Formats: sequence, C-alpha cells, structure tokens
Amino acid sequence: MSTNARPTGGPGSVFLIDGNNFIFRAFHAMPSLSAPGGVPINAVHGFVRMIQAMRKEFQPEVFIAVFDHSEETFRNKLYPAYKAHRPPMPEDLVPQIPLVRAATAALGLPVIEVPGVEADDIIACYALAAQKAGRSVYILSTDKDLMQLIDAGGPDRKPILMWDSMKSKLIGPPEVVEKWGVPPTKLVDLLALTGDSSDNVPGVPGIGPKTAAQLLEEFGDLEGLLSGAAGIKQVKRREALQEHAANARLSRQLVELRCDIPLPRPLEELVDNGSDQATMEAFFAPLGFKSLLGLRGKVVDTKPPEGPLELRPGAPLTLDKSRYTALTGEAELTAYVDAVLAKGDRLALQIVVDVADSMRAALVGVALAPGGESAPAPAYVPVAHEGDALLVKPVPKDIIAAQLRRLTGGALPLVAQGSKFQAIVLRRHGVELGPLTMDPKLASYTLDPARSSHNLAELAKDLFAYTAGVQEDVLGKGKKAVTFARAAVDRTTLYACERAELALKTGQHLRPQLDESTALRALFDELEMPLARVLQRIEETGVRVDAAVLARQGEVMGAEIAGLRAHIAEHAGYDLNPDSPNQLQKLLFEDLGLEASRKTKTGFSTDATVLEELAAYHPVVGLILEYRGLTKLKGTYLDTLPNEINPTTGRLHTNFRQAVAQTGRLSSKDPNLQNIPIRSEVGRQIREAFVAGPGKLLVTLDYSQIELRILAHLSGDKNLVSSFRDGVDVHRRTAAEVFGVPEQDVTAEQRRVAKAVNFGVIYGQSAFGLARQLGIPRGKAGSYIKVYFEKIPGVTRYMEELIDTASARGYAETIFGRRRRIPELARKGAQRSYGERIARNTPIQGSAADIMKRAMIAVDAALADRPWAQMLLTVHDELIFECEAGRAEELIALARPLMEGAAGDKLQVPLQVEAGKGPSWAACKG
DNA sequence: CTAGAGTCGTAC
DNA sequence: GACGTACGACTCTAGG
Repeated sequence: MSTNARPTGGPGSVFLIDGNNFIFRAFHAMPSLSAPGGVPINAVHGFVRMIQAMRKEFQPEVFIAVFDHSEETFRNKLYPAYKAHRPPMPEDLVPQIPLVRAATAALGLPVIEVPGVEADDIIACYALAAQKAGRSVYILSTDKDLMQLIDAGGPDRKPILMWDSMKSKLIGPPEVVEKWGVPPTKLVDLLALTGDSSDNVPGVPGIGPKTAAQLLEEFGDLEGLLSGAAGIKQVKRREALQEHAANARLSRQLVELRCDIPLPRPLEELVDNGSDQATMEAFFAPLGFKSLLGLRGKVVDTKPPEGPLELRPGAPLTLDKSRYTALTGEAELTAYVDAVLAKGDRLALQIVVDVADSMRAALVGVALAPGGESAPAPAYVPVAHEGDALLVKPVPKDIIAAQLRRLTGGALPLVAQGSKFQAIVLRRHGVELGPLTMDPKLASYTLDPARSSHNLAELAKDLFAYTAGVQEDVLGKGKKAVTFARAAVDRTTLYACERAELALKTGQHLRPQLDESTALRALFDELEMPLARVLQRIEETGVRVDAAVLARQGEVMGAEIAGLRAHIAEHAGYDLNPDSPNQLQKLLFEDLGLEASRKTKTGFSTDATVLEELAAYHPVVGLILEYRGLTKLKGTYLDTLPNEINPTTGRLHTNFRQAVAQTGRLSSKDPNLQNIPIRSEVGRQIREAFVAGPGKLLVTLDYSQIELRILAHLSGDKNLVSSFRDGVDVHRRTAAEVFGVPEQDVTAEQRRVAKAVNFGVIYGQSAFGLARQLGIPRGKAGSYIKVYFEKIPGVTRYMEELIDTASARGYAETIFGRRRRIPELARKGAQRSYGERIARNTPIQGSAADIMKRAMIAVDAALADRPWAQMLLTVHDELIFECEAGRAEELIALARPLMEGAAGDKLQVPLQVEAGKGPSWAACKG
C-alpha cells in the first residue's frame, strides 16, 4: 500500500462511514462555527464537507453512514464496566450529534443504526457481506478496533481497506503491521492482551503492544499463548498471563467484532443516488451552509491515474565507494571494457568536463557504471587531467575514444543523466553514443514535471535518502575553485563514479513507475527519449548569425540611445539612469508630479503600460519609452548574441532544456532563441541577422492557431470546431458570433476584441485582465466575456469540467496523457485561483507541446537520409530549417504533412501549417 | 565583490 | 489579486 494510494471508487465499491469516529474527527479538525441561532455546527460542517468531497471523488456505488445507538450492548452485559470511564463528550459537540444524523440523511446517505448493536459491529457485518458479494469495501474511520477487518483481498475476493480521509491515507495490512506489529488477523488477540483504557477493556497488566506482538509471534495466537504461558521465563510476565488469562479471554470477546446480526437493510437497497437539491436546501439553508449547497452532485470523471503522481521513493541506498577505481593505463582500460561487454546488461555514463557548455566543453574524463549481476564495479577513465601524479603516462586520447566507442556504440543500452549534454560532448570527442534507453532526468520530468528538481542529487536524496557528493568538495569554492581539468583524479573518480552509479540506480528505480502508466511510458520511450536525440542534432548544428549585421544595428541604436538619454536628462534637469526604475520613479512621480497608478512591492510601477498612460502628460515619458525599447533590444540581443557565437563552428548553439517547463514545452537558454523579437518593427530587424549559409535558405513552418485548435478539440464546442473545419478566420468568426453580425461585417476592432478574448480564455484571464489588456472599462470587458461564453457554450462547460476534474484528481493532463500536479488547487484564495488558471491552460499548452515534439521526431526521421536540410530551432509552434536553396519547396512539401499529421487521429479539428522561406529569418514570411 | 530579489520586457 | 509558459538584463541591496 503505497503512501499515495487512494480508494478505487465507482461501481462495485462500498464505502462505510464510521459515523461517530467521523464526527469526532470533524469536530476537532474544524474551527468553531455557529449556525445563525448560535448552535455550534463546526462538526456538522466538517462532516458534510468530507462526505461531499468523497462522493465527488470516489462516486461509491454504496455509501452509508453507521452510527451507535445509545442502548446497552452485548458488551455491557458481558462486562458492565465496558466503556464506563469515557470522558464526557465536549459540550459543543453534544447538540451536533443529532444534527449530523439529520444532515447525513439530507445529503441522501442512508443512516444505519441498530438498537443494542455498536456501529463497529454493523460495519463488520456490512463489510463482510459486501466482500462476499464481490464488492470492494472502504471503511472510513481510524478506529483501531475496525482494523481487524482489514484484508488485502486476493484472486477470489475484493479487499476490505480503511481510508483516513483527513490524512489521505489508505490503511491496509502493511499499515496495520507497521502500527501494531501484527497482521489484521491477529489484531484481536493483541488488543485482548494490551487492553484498551479508553473503552475500559482490561487486558493483561504489564503487556503493551510491543510485548504482545512479540508473544503472539512466538505462540501464534492468544489461546496458544495462554496455554503455553507456563513456559515463559520472565517471572512477572508469566504470572501476569496466568493470573489474568480470564481477563484476556473476556477482553477478546469485547474487542472482537460480531457479524452475526442480520443487515438492517440489504446492500442492493443502498445504492447511492446522490443528493436531492431541494432536500439539501431545505435542511442546510437555515444552518447557513451556503458554500456547501453549490458543491452538490456534479459528476466528475475521477478515474484514478495510472501510476504514481509523484515519484515513489525506494529503500535507502548505500553505495560502496571503495570499489571505484581509476583506469589509468591502456591495458586496464581494455580489460575493463572487455569485462563490461561480457558481463554488463546496461551501462550508465557520467562524463566530466571543464565548462558547462556542451559545444565548448573539453572532455576531462568519463565514469562508467555497468549494470548486471556480475558486472564490474564502476570505474573512471581520466582523459585530460592536467598534471596529475597518477597520470605520468596518460593513455592517448584516440585510444580512449576507440575503447569508448566499442563500449557505447550500441553493444549495451545506455543510461545517462542529462544524456543530451553528454552525447554532444562525447560526439565532439569522437564517440557517437548508441541507443540511450534511460535518462533519469527525463524520467522524473515525465512522471512529475511539477517536482522542484530533477537533478540527480535531489532525486537520490528524495528517492533513496542518499546524500550525493557535491562538486564543490572536488573543485573547491570561491576564488580558489578549479575546473575538473585541474582536479585530482582520485576525488574526481569518487564524484563521477557515484553519479554514474546513481544514474543507473535511479533509472532502474523509475522505470517500473513509468511502466505503470501506458501514457507516461509512451511519452518517455517514444517522445522524450527520442526527442533528446533530435535536440542533440539541432544543438550541434546551431544557427548562423551574422555578427556584422548585429554590430551595424547596434551602432545605429547606440547612437539613438545616447541621444535619447541626453534628451531625457535635459527634461529632467539632471543626469539620470533611465534604466533604473528607482530613479525613474523619482523623476516622474516626485520631480514632475505625474500621477502614479500602480504599485509594486518596492514602489510605484514604471512599466510600459503605466508610461503609455502618462505619455500624454509629459514629453519625457515618450522618450523614456523609446529609450526602454531600444536599450532592451541592444542589451538583450544585439550586444549579447555575438558573444554566444561559437568560435569553432562560427554558429550559435542554444541549449534546449527538456525538463524545465511544467507544461511539457521546451525552453531555450544560453542564448534564449525563443524570445527573439518579432512583434515590433525595430525588434523584427534582429531576425535579419539569423541567416542561411551560402547557397542555402532558411525555411520556417509554423502551426496556425494550434492552441485555439486544441481548445476547439478539447471543448468540442460546435462553433469553434466548425470554424476550424471550415477553414475560416477563427477570430473573425468568433467576433461575428459575439457581436451578432455577419462575418463580412466584422470590424477590425471587433476582431481584435474577439482575438483577445480567445487568448484570454486559454490563459484563464478575468474580466479585469481583459479590460486591462484591451484598455476598456472593466464592465464592458465583463459583458464581452459573458456574451462569449453564451455564444461559445462548449468552452464554458469544458473549462468548468477541467477545474472540477483537476481539483478531484490533483492534476491536469494533456491529450497524450502528460500530467502536471497542481497542488495549488487544494489551497484557497489567490493560490487556488492560480491553480485554476493552470488547470485551464496546461491541457492546451501541454497538448500543443506534445504535438510539436511528435512533429519534430517525425521530421527528424525524414531528414535522416536527406543531408541537404537540417532542423535548426523550435519556437513552440514553429520549426526553423536550413536547406539547400533549390530544395526549400521540397522540404516544405516533406515537413508540412508530417507536422499537420503529428497529432495522429487524436484531434477532431485539422492542424494547419504555414510556411515561409528566405535568406534570413526576417525574410521568412508567407 | 557576489548572490539574490525585484522589476521590466521579449517570445509563444 | 486580477494572463499561462519560459529566459534574461539591469538595478539595488544584503552579506562576506
């Protein structure tokens, strides 16, 4: 029973509420709360909320609440002192008991009670009867007496489990053993020995749970123990058992649940039909339960996820680092490679480099951790450690490369953390890797993109409670830090071998978790892992950037910036740095007395929207805006891009990061080539510097409206779907619907509004946000949104469903089953709202990302035997290629259908791809 | 001097 | 508080 397991509800499930247990827990969990008349109702409120939530999530076939009936039970007859010394019920709880029963009934849940029989016994009867009838049973309680019923189930029967709804913990046999030291079947015997002071069950004095478990282990059961007690060595214990044997037997009778009463109502009668709104309102409205009324009866798909939602930890790990060796001689290396090839079944790699840039790094060494029963221990192959005593006679690099090729060229499946980086570096050193089957970073990302880190050290800590060595310990820190090229071989060996071995272990640990979900397994094996190789080729190719173009633009812009800065200073009357929001605030809102509109954490906002409003009031504001625009372009692009050009290749090699964006998108870093300007004319000119090589052309292919198409597909909205099927302008069609005019009469302004609303929907924008975006009054924006949702009803319904399902499941998912946990949905206020926006956006943005990734793999495969074209970049919905000038159309004809077909048959709307070509990125227009 | 927070702005 | 996903430049401040 893993910590994440939850009940499987739906048909065939029987949920039995231990009413009294539940009331007490609700009472203590909820803050005090009173109904309008002053009656305390916090327990009622908590109780009802829990029932609502469970009904929504689990949709039990049978859902009943069982209560004690306050009469003498057989236990009192047996033992008058039974439950005699119970502390009195809290004063505030007393009046709530009858209310809870009534509330339960008002919710439409059968209230079961039998005079003279405790709730526990009734629950036992129902649980066993339901199991006999082939149902799975969940008892909603934390009462230890009920744990004796727990049964993991088997081939011939369904399980009986307990569910602690407040801790979200499923209690099965392993949890019972963990808590009590004995399985559920022996729990009665154990409790008979230990007794129970709260129920006044006597037990045997001096015997607590630990001793009882140990004795039962030794003697089998209570009777065996009592009859064999004479043989116990410890005097006190032996005498206690002999003296109190009768008490123990009596206790056993008190503790053991009886299931010999007839069921007051047969199971078939108790099928849950949900609640009746009128009944609920009649009952709850007078109690002031407004929020609960809205929560009623929506049917939410709560199919439990396949596989874990978070990485499931494993047993603590210890690694024997004394086995690690450095292979410093050629003979040693060869022998090691032979042994791995003979005995290993897979091989984990960890390269060591001097700098963190895969296209510049020099290979310093490689650690190898083979998997397999009799495989050799991990070892480190030093390649380029400067001046280490261990390496007086280093093995020639070409010999190392040859041995590595033998080892990693395809003879064994490979494992590597951050495999793309390693593959690029190794390839640059003459070692082309064979098939990679596991990259733990990508496995972690696929399983749980929302986790805080996919770093190997973090994974080792979280999964195996293992603390990995840190780079700092090898390289030193601060000014004295060295690169690995200057690090000692022995320390590097420990560090790198540990990482290789951790990659191996982590991969082996995560693999079965991926396999638990068909969707996640496919995403990993067929999407993320192959994509890493595609991205490897893209990064290795790089893109040509004409530094001279950037330099020329930079000079022009620099002069303009200097002029603007002087003008701004003139207006101000003093020299200031317009880059500083601080100084800008002083100028605008103090010296010039302009009106500050928005506040930031540290002062008044001076962002573009604020400045645009102020532009009419003072000429300096326009200058600042212009200055801002130009310095941004110059500082971020013109000045920095040339520095990123690789001196060896003469091209720009970005790093596509595959395990960062929580939606499944890629990101681009060092430099970021996914935010090169295009929207403004000045900005767009930067794209003139991205050029094709001589005799070549750039080709761009971009998905038209892919996110809106996915929204159309997911929501199934009639209007949206038909817009795309008919191939019309979707914003125009939306405008026509929303403004109630024929399509040909839609004005540019109307289309702009419709477009903004369409995008706002994808991002979960509010009326406030839309108003700000469009610069219109909030009321007007609200009415646009209102009409939009009326005219596009499928979208409304879909968005509500998305939030409900995501809230019930705790995650959002894409068309291809990529999941993203959204813990924010369990919180309140702003956090919850944020969670709702994520829930709306992730399926759309993530599905688009999945489709693009599929397209990239397909196109890459098609280009494998077409060396006249290379993929250069991806910008979320766009692919950029470089190809021989005469073959641009051929490339477009090849790639376009692959991109348009990348969703397979998953979409009910077509995908459309637009193409452009030209000598530069800027020239790639339609 | 460095690291991190804050603000702003670019892309899709 | 109010629009989702990224990356990064620049300023300013806290800390060594």
